[in-house]
Amino acid sequence: MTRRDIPDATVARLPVYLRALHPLVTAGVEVVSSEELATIAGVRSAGLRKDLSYLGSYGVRGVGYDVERLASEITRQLGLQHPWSVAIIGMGNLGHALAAYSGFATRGFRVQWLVDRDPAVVGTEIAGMRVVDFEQFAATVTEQVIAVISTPPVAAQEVADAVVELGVRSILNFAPGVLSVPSHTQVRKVDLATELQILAFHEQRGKDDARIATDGIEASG
Amino acid sequence: MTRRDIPDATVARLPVYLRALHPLVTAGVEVVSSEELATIAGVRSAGLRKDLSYLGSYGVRGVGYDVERLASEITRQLGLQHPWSVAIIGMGNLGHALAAYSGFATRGFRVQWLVDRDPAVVGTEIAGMRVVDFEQFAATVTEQVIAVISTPPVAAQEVADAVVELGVRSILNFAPGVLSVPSHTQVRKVDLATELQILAFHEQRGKDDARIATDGIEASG
DNA sequence: AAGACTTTGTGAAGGCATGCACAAAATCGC
DNA sequence: GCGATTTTGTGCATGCCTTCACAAAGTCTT
Ligand SMILES: NC(=O)c1ccc[n+]([C@@H]2O[C@H](COP(=O)([O-])OP(=O)(O)OC[C@H]3O[C@@H](n4cnc5c(N)ncnc54)[C@H](O)[C@@H]3O)[C@@H](O)[C@H]2O)c1
Ligand SMILES: NC(=O)c1ccc[n+]([C@@H]2O[C@H](COP(=O)([O-])OP(=O)(O)OC[C@H]3O[C@@H](n4cnc5c(N)ncnc54)[C@H](O)[C@@H]3O)[C@@H](O)[C@H]2O)c1
Repeated sequence: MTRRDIPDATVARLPVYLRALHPLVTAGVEVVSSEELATIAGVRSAGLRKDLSYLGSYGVRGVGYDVERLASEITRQLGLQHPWSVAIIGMGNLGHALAAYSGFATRGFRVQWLVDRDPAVVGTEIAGMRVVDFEQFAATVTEQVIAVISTPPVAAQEVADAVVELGVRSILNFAPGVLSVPSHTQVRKVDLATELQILAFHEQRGKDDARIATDGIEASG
Repeated sequence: MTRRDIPDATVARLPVYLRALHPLVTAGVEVVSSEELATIAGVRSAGLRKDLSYLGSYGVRGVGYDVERLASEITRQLGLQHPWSVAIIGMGNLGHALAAYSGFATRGFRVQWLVDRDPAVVGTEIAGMRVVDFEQFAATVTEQVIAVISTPPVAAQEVADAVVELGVRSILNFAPGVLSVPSHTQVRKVDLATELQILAFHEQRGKDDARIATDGIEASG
């Protein structure tokens, strides 16, 4: 029961629920109903309950869910009890912003390496961290690490190959284009122009309809 | 037939196909088969053909698809014949990177306004553009515009309310959290910490399995 | 202690998306 | 001009996700 197979769609929403729970935890709220939490998270209550049921039975009928217990259970399921190490590769405009982003640390990640190949960038300090070249990165990385690729598109594949070679099995890719990786490696991509193009399609077409959200759901009230 | 209803999943992949076609167009390739294009785009050929069939019959059996015609048809369907105006609101770390990003211009978008509320930022120049405050933005915006929100999370809702008030119906939101908007407004959100958390889940769990991609598909060869 | 009330957990149904397999349609070679 | 070959377009089956609806299980009131 604890180890049922969790559907992909549910996994993608667990982070949303966790973030929705956070203010409740800090506010000291003890219990929350699926209805309330669903509103905060921007989903339907029935779907929320079904999602949570995959984690086991952590609610109490007639009452709701214990906020702290639920948060800690989702945290455990996502594997966020201990922070993950992250390496950002490609310290250009986007890499700078990512390095300075505080949202990673508060949500279970520790940016541990800033990597670039440009000798003019290597050795400089960004957001309090020293930028290293790939060799230094390769020499110091030991633990499990998630690689964030923010190099130009033309360099993305070679960077992916190199980090896979180092044993990395999780990649977040900002460079538009398809990465070829071994089947045991997972890649998630963020393509901002694609997002805008999807918006453009609906804006152009749906003079009437218009709703649609990425994977969560846009709120109502 | 031209105006069949295009499924959301297909719409989300059209930008991928368009990007896959681009190098072929510039290389002067005249025809491409669904097999070849699917490989470039990182999808299955059967799915690609089904997706394209929603646009109408633009392939020739036994031959393939006319590269230029297909690209122009997808461009038309996405509403990208003419560039869309984009306003970036919140010129911090992320806003800077977005303003400097050349990938928007090459894929159908023109960043026309950089907006911030901080008097120390308003009036400065970023990536060759002058930063304005919201009042100046509100006074000069006339045409259809897509709003990109890159303010801190706490300001995101009020900014969304303000741009909706101006008539904006498409929002790309980088601030984590749920936005409440009228039903005729579409919101897409990009939440990087969520992406990392999904990667963390699979990395922690799937010692064996691991595949999964955002909405596209990670490549094979 | 029992009945009223609340809210979870889930079975069942419907809708979408994906993948398969093949007929239809076009070209090419002779 | 015809048969072999290639590749599209799509009907069908399968599986996944979402939504509905309600029984089960708990609390609260009296
Ligand atoms: N800037 C944005 O807002 C934005 C938005 C969406 C997507 N992207 C994508 O993100 C990527 C980075 O964008 P950017 O604007 O920061 O580009 P950029 O040119 O400013 O920075 C790229 C950096 O990568 C480094 N680099 C190049 N090859 C490398 C290698 N092999 N190993 C390590 N480092 C290497 C360069 O030295 C440079 O510092 C691009 O693929 C871009 O398409 C950027
Ligand atoms: N930096 C990143 O890489 C990154 C990554 C993912 C998500 N985000 C999110 O993107 C948003 C921006 O991040 P950032 O690092 O650039 O933050 P930042 O603090 O560097 O910049 C925020 C900017 O928004 C401006 N601002 C605040 N309120 C405003 C308002 N009402 N109207 C207009 N402008 C306003 C501020 O003056 C500031 O310039 C945040 O919500 C953050 O969570 C950032």
